[in-house]
Formats: sequence, structure tokens, C-alpha cells
Amino acid sequence: MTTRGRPKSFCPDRALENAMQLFWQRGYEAASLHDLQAVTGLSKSSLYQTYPSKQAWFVAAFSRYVEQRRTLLLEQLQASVSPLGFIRERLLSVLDDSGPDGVPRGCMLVNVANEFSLSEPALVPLLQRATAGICQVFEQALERAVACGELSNDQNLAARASYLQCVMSGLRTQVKSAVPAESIRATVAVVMASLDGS
Amino acid sequence: MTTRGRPKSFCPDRALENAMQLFWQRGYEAASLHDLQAVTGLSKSSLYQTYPSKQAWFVAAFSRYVEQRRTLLLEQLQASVSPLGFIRERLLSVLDDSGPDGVPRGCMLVNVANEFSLSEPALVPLLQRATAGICQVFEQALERAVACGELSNDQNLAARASYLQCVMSGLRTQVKSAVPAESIRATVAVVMASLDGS
DNA sequence: CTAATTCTGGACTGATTGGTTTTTAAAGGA
DNA sequence: TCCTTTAAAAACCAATCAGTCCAGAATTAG
Repeated sequence: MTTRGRPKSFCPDRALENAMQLFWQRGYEAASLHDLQAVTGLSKSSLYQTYPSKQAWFVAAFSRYVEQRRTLLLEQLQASVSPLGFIRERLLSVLDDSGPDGVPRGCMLVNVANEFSLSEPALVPLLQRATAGICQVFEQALERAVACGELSNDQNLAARASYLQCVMSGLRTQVKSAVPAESIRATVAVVMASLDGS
Repeated sequence: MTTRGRPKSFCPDRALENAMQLFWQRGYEAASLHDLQAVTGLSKSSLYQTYPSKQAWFVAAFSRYVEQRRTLLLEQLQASVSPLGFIRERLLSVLDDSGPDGVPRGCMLVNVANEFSLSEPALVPLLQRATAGICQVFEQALERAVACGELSNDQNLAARASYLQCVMSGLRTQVKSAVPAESIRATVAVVMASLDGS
């Protein structure tokens, strides 16, 4: 007894991916159901059959982003020869951030945190875990930096990891405030120096 | 030949202040004209006679915030005995951030930057100048720290000021991501250590 | 074939959005 | 008193919002 009836003619995964891109770029409020239809290619009926509401689509898309992002970050860390180089590259990557309309998309984590600011209880644990996940990757990078002699100070690695996540968020906001690239680079230099130092 | 006719029965300054509080807490999109009426106590007619659109109200409110904030920051710097103490206090102040509904309002500069991400050309120069203004205050604080011997490294003060502004934004986002207070405090400690060091 | 499932598309809610216009009353200067 | 300005309330606008429902048409399994 298998499934009967007409099979799905679209790929739910691809649809969710496109929805994620939309919410990433526009945020929750500014992305209308119309946009969601356009970007997924689904009819309104199919949209509501896949997820029961716009909110559900958003949560699914955001979760996807979080997992995808953490995985990508970990891969980049694994692939890098220098842990500190990895960190520097990640910080500088905020400069290569331009969506299809020339507007920086930023980090969806930062975007969501700032759009909802804890006003949506369902998102709070998601945000908390996602942020902690990013910090873990940075902590791993710092551990490796200590292990391979790039970093002499092996104390408070968790705090320094959270510090790096904080700086990352700050840089994203600075980009969205039209802070010039030279200034961003200078800030990154200060941060990197703060890791080496002492 | 002075003014004729019925005088204004409300205080435009107070109305703008309340509008600012509203936009600060809710952002632009989420604040409706209805909210604006409620918070200012003005009728819709008077609203549109004072400023021609919701956007105009927002720009005026945001400008007010920027000026007010910079002034307050400068006053706090003048009043402080220790420049580094001033910086630490400012960074830690993100922990005392709770709006009337228990939700952190954050910094309106950060909020606006993240809500619009350069998509509104009229706001870009405003954001740019506002951010630069904050950096200037931090730079002044660093200069004083050098002058009074709290800071030995007197190089790249401008870059370090922008760095502090970046950290400040990052902390605000972390608060809105439900990062625990201990973690915030630890990050601030790392930042302060990075200023002292070398 | 029939039954089951999914597709599309359009019609339709009811509410809310920002914004305009009109009317009437109030208040002060000339 | 007359003129000007403002205020308040209400009606009205077209557009958009998320969400529901329904009527075919398509496509599979049994």
C-alpha cells in the first residue's frame, strides 16, 4: 500500500531554499505571500498545503538557514590551514555582501534578531541556539589556533568566541550603515590584533 | 504683522518625542498611523499638517534620536572621571535595555540600519553621519584615556573608535538574540582587555 | 474504469494600510 | 466683526495583507 494520487510536481526542498533566500533578503514582514508565490513558483493552495501559514514557512526557512550556515562555517574551518586566517576571512567577508538588488542581505541571524527583538517567543530558543552554534565554531577555531601555535593566550576561549560573534554582528550592522570599506578593514585589523596580543 | 488665527494647542516637540519613542520601539513598518495618533494624541489631520507623510515623521523622529543620543553620550563622557570607565559603562549599558513591554528596544541606529539595509537612499547619509558621530565620541574618549595615562597605546585611535562602535552594535544584537547576561559581561571584559593590552 | 491525491487559478473574506477630503467648531489678531 | 489659522471627527479611498474556499484538471494506484 503505497501512495496514490497525483505526485508532487515540485521539489519541496528547492521551494524552501528559495523561500529562505526571500526571507533572508526581505525579512519577515516585508516579504508578502505574493512574493513567496513568485519565488517558490507555487500556487497559493500549494503554499498552504506545504506549510499551514506564513509564519510556518518563515520558521522552516530560518531553521534551514541556521543549519546551512553552521555547516558551511564548519566546512570552511576544516578547509583552512590557518585558524586565525579563517577568522580574519570570515570577518572580512562582510564586505562581499550584496544581494540581487545591490542591497546587502547581511546575516539572517542578525536580521531576525533585530526584526523581532524577542517579541516572538517561538523564535527565542531558535535564536539562542543558533547564536551559540556560531560561537562554538569560533571557539573551535580558537582552540586550533592555540594548538598550532598561532595563539599564545589559551584562556577564556569561550568568551573570546562570543566576542568574535559579537564583532561579526557589529560589522554586519556597520555595512548596513554605509560605513566605508576601509573603516571595516581597519576594525578587523584591530580585532585580529586583539586576538594575538597577550 | 505676527501670526493670526487659532494657535497650536499641542507641543510639536513633545509630539515628536513620543513619535520617536514609538519608532524606536517598533521600527518603521510595524508602527502604524493609528499608533502614531495614539502616541502623539493628535488627530490624523493634525498629523499630516505637521509632517506631510509617515516617512517624514520617521525621518524627523530618527534625526531627533541621533542628535539626542550623541548629546547624551557626550555629556556622559564629560561627566565621567575615567574615560575607560565611561567606555565600559556604555558597553555594559546594553544590559539595561527593556522597553515598556519588556522587549529590548536596542539602539535606534542599529534598528534602522538593519530594517532598511541601505534600501532607502534618503536614510543612507543620515545613518552614515550618525554612525560617524558615535565613533567621534568614542575617539574622544580614547584620546582622553591616553591623555590621563589609562591607555598606553596611542595609535589608530580612529580605528579603535570604530571598533568600539562595532562592538556596541554587536552587543545590542546579542541582547536581542537572548544571549545570557554573563556572556555579555564576559565579552565586555574581553573588549576592555583588548584596549589596555599593548 | 474508479478512487485518491495534487495541481492551478480565481473568487472571496475581513481587516488594515497610508493618505485625502470635507465639515464644523474653536480661537486669536486686525 | 471679519479674517485667518488650527483642531477634531468622520467619511472615504484604493491597495494590500494573510488566509479560506471552491471548481476544474491532472496524474497516479488499484
